[in-house]
Amino acid sequence: MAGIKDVAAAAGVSVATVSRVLNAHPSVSEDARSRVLAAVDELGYRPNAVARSLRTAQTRTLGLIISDVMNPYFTELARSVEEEARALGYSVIIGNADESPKLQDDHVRTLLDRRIDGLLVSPTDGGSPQLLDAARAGTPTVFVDRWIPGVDVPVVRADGSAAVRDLVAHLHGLGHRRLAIIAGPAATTTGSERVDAFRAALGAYGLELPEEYVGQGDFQAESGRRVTEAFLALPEPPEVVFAADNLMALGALDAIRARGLRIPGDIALAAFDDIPWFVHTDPPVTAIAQPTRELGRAAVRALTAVIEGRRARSVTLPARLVVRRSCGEPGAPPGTAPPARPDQSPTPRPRPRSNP
Amino acid sequence: MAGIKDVAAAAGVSVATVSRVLNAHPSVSEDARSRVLAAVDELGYRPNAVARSLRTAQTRTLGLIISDVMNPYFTELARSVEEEARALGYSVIIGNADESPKLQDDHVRTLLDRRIDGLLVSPTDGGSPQLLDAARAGTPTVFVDRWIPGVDVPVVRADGSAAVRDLVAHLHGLGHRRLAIIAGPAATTTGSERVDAFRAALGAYGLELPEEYVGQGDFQAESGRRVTEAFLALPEPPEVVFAADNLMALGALDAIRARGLRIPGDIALAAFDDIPWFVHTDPPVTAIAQPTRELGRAAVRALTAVIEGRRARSVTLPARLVVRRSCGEPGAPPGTAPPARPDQSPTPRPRPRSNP
DNA sequence: GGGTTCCGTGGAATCGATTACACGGAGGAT
DNA sequence: ATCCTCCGTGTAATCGATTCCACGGAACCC
Repeated sequence: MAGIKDVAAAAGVSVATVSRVLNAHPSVSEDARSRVLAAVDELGYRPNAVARSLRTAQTRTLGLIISDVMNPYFTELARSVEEEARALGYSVIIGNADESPKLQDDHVRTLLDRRIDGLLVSPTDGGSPQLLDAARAGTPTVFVDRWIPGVDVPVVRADGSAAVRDLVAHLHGLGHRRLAIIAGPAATTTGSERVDAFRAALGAYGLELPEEYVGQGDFQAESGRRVTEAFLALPEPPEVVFAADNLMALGALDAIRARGLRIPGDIALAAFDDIPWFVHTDPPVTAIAQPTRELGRAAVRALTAVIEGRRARSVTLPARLVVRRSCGEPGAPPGTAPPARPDQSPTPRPRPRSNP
Repeated sequence: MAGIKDVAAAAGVSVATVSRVLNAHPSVSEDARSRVLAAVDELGYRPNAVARSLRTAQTRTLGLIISDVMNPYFTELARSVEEEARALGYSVIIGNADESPKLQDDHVRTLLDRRIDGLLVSPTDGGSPQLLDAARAGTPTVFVDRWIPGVDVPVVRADGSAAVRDLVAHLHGLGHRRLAIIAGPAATTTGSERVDAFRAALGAYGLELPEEYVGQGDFQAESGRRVTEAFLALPEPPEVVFAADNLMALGALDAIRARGLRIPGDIALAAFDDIPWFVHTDPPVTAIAQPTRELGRAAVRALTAVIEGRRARSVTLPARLVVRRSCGEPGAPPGTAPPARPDQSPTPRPRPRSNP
């Protein structure tokens, strides 16, 4: 493959001049520039990014570590991260930690060896050693979705508390009083925050969240099924099951169907994380939608800011409630599922965004 | 960050010796080795992969270009590719072509600039210029899932024809005679092959595949919906809709529901590509499952073989039919759907699962 | 007209590793 | 004892770019 020397020779200039042309350095004569460009074109020359990286000490590569690639939420996040990064001239190496701190550390190490310019992480746990080291050692790092308290790193995430309040209001308005939640791992921020928000929202309606209505899940479908089965076996089963992520909601759906119960007739179901599939289930699932695309973009922008030495602030974007049919139908159809449906209902709570 | 020179200094040896220790070169004294190792440990030294790549002309990085990351099939493929690659000491840079040849070329160019060791591609079309150039120029390349006829590159894919025959047998046994297919883009091999296999299988039962029973989709959900609506508007609508990929099946599901029809009572549905979600829909969807994990692993192994100069052969793995309930319940269930579920029901439709 | 400034350019150092080659010393063969 | 062969090690070249510095010549200023 042709190198910069070949181009220099072909154009009758030095390698320095070729480099200057390629990097749009001002002091190059028009004549030299055109000869270089012609040579580049003729030889089909493409600069070697590896050599460039060695010299400039930047790879224009970002590392993205997510906890579960098979989860549609993270897939979408990864997609938007890659898109935004590409727009900014960065490539992305994705590492799938599979909810394992060990694997996560493995990925951090590899990425650091490859001298990525920055690290985007949705941490699996409270702080694996490599990750903490990297962050403290000054590797540009940004947390996305989940974060680790006490680590001074910008966080890009969605705040679901308002949406959870809207959800509880919606459920309460439908007459539901016994609400249960399938929680995520307590070691993750998203795991605990969602339970807290739910409990707080219930409190505003004078409702309790008893211990037996808090099931411990692990963000995987199977745990949703298990927890839901336990709920249904209770002497007084809940009227609503709220799953703290989409996969657990799926498990819940299965468990409910396996019991021969109908949704929302016999029991209502709602989920945190909205995904395209929830439109296609029967019934469509009411969910709290995170602005996933925007999260990905904001995360990349924050990270590149840190990389370029600008100080980046944390970003918190609001999640919003998307009412479908899995919790029951109010007097006037509230849904927002399929494409263009006029949402304005004459009844109270025209758009679920306020808090009581 | 500490470099190899620092290690050499700390251990009182030359950089050559340090390098030899790190690369397990035989001729290093036990004494020197231990001193180097100690120094490495103390300084927390990690070799700079960029410098190493420049010198050795290999990056131990693979490029993976897929046509749609949001499609669960490709997500799973990407996951298994990354896993196998990691096991072999490679990192993976994923590019999402989004079914656009232009974007695909863009990714090829970037990856080549980064001097990846090999390219794994599921081509979006019949041959975008950059991709063809790369393959012909000798960049180690392997096609996965889809391929480009006439290009001499190993192909790792699943053969669905036997499974399609099984499916048609299954449908025929259930009494269905009017079978329609939602096809993928003709420019992709998977798009045309599946239609061909379907037509051939029908032929074996003396059935035709009339023109109006072949809908043109694009592997996206919306096209599945559109095509299915057209099918249902036909004077004589099909009894079965077979979608050539999972997303289009989803669209079909929607269209059928929107018409108020029941599956499989009013119309049957089957899909190519099995995904976890098909277990959770109502009813669970009969599908043709590709050995996705194995495809990913085989693709990586083939690619690394080419990289290391060994000659790699193409691999074709069989897909298999997974019978669920979206086509009707046969007298004796042939299927192999969920783990260990005694599916044999004496009476039809034992559990309340239909919708009014 | 002479000195200063600026511009375009090339030579060479540099990034951090790997590795060919040379070299000194130990051990074996004769 | 002499020579040859290895073995362990260090010196320096190398990979392909970027960039500091120096230099020659043109333009500009009094």
